[in-house]
Amino acid sequence: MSLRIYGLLDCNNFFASCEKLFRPDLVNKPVVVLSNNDGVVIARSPEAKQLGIAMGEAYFKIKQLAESRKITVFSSNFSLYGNMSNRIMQMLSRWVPSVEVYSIDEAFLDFTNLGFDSETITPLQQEIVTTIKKWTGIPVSLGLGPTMTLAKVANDIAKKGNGICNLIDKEYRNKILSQIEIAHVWGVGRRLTPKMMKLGIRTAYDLAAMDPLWIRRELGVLQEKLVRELNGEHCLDLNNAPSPRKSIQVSRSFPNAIDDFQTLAEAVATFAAKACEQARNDGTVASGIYVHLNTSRYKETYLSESKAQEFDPATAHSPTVIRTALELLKDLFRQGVPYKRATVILLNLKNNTATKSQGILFDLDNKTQEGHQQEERLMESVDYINRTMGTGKLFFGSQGTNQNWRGASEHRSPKYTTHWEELPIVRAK
DNA sequence: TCTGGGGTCCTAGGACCC
DNA sequence: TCTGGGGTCCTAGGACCC
Repeated sequence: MSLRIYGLLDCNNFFASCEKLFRPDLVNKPVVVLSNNDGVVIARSPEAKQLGIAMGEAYFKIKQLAESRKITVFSSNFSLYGNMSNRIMQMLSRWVPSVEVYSIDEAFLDFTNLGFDSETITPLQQEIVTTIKKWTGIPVSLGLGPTMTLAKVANDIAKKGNGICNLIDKEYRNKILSQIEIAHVWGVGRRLTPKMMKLGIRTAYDLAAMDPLWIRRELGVLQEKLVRELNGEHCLDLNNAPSPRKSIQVSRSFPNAIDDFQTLAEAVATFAAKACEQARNDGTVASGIYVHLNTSRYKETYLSESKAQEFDPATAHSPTVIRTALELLKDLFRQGVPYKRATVILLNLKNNTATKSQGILFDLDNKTQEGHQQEERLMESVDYINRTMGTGKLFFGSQGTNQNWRGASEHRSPKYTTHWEELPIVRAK
């Protein structure tokens, strides 16, 4: 049996690091990135962390501090982050064949069967971290362990230190695990933390010492695996060929609550169109749609309602989906309610080719077949125009032109890497 | 004043079947 | 009279992740 070695690579303060890339004037300066509508802080550079700015803090609360301490503030710029993420993820395959992109700023790596042991892998680990920083400018950390869970723990330690940490051998493991609070263990969230504390489990070390079968009875099968993984027993594996998305969700919070049907309808139509575009891009069609509305969670009159509708046959045809979404919205909408957020979800996505053959299977009459082909051709043209002329150039009437539901994004940096018009300009003096 | 957005998986319970 | 006991499928809600 060869030694299992998993790695977790994580980009440090990713969004803030991306913003710093094209702003050499911000080296060693505090930077924060804000959520949609410039609502709350979603990323902080180390310098901003040092100034005491917390994750999730409302922007208005730190605005004063940001000005007085010269913190540079950015609205989120996901075109930039997504593009930088792709570059880094693509680099990884030059060192290791098995990569699972886990999130926009994280990837699991599988070094098993490549002939390394816990010592001989260190130079490679260092090389990966150094090269990514050198080639992309993004600082990263790489933790190693015999299971994915332990690689994750190792990454936490690496981030706080010099960017690498190795928990493959048992020796240091116990010492490290006893320093990790249970709430910070991968897979232990808000609800599970108090339950674990009640059972006397305060650190990752405590959890590792539990009887896995007892934990299974008390907390469930996922937590049993967690115990085993913390002990170096491999239960989780990389998902090398990620299954296609099963649902596509588009949602936004509105900066100001909306009580007017027309504005809400424009937002919902826009979300539906965006979801369809994504589905077509993935080559999938939806078997159903779900529209959800809710008011502010922080008011006593909190309201959260939704309605779903099936599609038969499954579709990614924007006009059909928008029409259905608006019908559902009509049913849901109540006069005088201040809606704070809307969500559209395409459900049960299937491969588009599968549906095509199904059509033949059921022997759709010629007219229906032809109608389908026309719908698909129309959508292809719309997508082509938007791809080549720029996102959102062509849109549906029901999406409206006011976009009153959109919030502020006053501090957005240019789309340096994805839009010709926004390319950075360098001058040699 | 503000409170992100986009996913996945598991579990419990109901309906239904033999 | 008795109302078993095992199985599947589906859905809603909960919990987690970043």
